[in-house]
Amino acid sequence: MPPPAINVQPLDVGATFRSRVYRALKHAIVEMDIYDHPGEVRLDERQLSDQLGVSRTPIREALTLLEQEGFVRLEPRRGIFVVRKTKTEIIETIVAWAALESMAARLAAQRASDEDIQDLWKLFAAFEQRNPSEHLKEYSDANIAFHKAIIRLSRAKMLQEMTDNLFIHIRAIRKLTIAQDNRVERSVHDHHGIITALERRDADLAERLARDHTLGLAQHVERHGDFLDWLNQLSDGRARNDGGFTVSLDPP
Amino acid sequence: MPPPAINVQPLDVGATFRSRVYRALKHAIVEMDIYDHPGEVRLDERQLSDQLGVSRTPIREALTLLEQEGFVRLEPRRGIFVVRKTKTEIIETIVAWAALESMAARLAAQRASDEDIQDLWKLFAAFEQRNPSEHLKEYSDANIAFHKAIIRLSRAKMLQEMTDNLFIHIRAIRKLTIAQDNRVERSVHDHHGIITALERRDADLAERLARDHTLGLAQHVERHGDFLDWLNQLSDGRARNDGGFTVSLDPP
DNA sequence: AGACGGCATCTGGCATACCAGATACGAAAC
DNA sequence: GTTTCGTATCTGGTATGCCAGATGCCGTCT
Repeated sequence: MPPPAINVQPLDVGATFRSRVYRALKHAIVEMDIYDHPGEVRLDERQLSDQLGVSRTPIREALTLLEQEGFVRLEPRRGIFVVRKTKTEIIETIVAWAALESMAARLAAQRASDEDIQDLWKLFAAFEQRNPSEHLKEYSDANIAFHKAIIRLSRAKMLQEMTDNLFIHIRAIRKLTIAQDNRVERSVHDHHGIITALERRDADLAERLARDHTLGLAQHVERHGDFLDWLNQLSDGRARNDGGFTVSLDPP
Repeated sequence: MPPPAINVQPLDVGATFRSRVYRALKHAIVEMDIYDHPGEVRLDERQLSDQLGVSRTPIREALTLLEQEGFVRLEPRRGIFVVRKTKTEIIETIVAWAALESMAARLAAQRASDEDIQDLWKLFAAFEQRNPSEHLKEYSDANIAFHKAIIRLSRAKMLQEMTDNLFIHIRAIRKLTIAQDNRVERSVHDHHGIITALERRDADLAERLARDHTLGLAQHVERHGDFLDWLNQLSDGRARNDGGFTVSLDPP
């Protein structure tokens, strides 16, 4: 009998400051509901350095990443600004999302297991007796879970990575994506159709329904999203909204 | 009559070292045909600092970007390695490309001007009399131009940005994308069909043809791309291929 | 001869200092 | 009072140095 080898967990040394700062900033930006408050939000490297307790170097590297992902804009010797996407940019983001998710639906119809497809029903089981319109927060969560599940069932890691970031941008305007028109009812209907198409392994239908469902959101924003551009107009210097931005390493 | 104001060009101060290093490294990595040479390619921050004549700081920030885009892998205290994508990753990249380009074709059918669509024919006019198989290099260029044109005609800036990076990854295996089977002939046929669908403003058909055309490439890689994974196996320490990597600021 | 372990060295992560362009403010000129 | 211009200050970009983990060489022990 071999000696009882002690069980040691591998140390979490892989988390560099840069990656932790990156997650912290991304989390803080997403949580601040930038589309609810006018005025430009400005970040300061040295201030962040104080708040987070690390030097500017890893902060700059994290900001470099966030700039490429479209969350902030770095203006040399001017400042760092949280980006508010224009109406057109948001529509294009939704269109790109529709393209990737409809492809994911196509793959899911071909590859997903029967169990995984059946599990999709469970996401909305809680709303069969209750009116989704009266539980918008929970329904919104289930909605997001549904779309992420479609991507996951495609078993294409790259589609998942590419859509994750798009999701974050779209999630920022989630107040616009629900609670208007009869979008909730239509959403329930569309999801029903997509799951049914997956069950029947009808790749073409699943792809088309997924595409049209998300493009419907794009049309909705096209019609009701003009306020998104208004927010960027109100950038008078006085409205510099940099007070409410707080951040800490290792957010929840 | 106002005094003749002297005409001065705006200074190119917008190009930071970071962005120049980023472009230089990206260009160097793409140009080195990593899929033609086995063994891992390793980069050294200090060596690059010497070659490029800038300090490590902008180089590190550029490398951070390249890591996120999947071109290099940073291993703390171990090294910086040029990434060779696996067969599965390349297939998934092509699938994502197919998703975005087919959506672009749909939009192009709705938005593109008649002139722009007609111009697509011109890209292949030079090959009507000559056999494309005997001018593979030129045909490959025209092929790329065609796909980029489809994206451009969609007038969706975000689709363009997202596909640009995917293109680079796929371009690295371009030797696999042509000169096999009767892919060239099928390519001519497919392109013909796509342009015709655009002319008829048939969005559904254009989308489907564009998707199937690119997914055909994915299937081709699926069948003949096993060697891509072999390359990653040959990573014995002796094969460290770091000699041939040269880079300079402001590549052509 | 093989295995272990100490030590020199390499390398990416991080902290810090300095630089120059941009900005804000106020004094001076009109 | 308005405009102009110099200057102090702010801020991101860059250069540099130190740190610790990883690696590899080599001597020592068995």
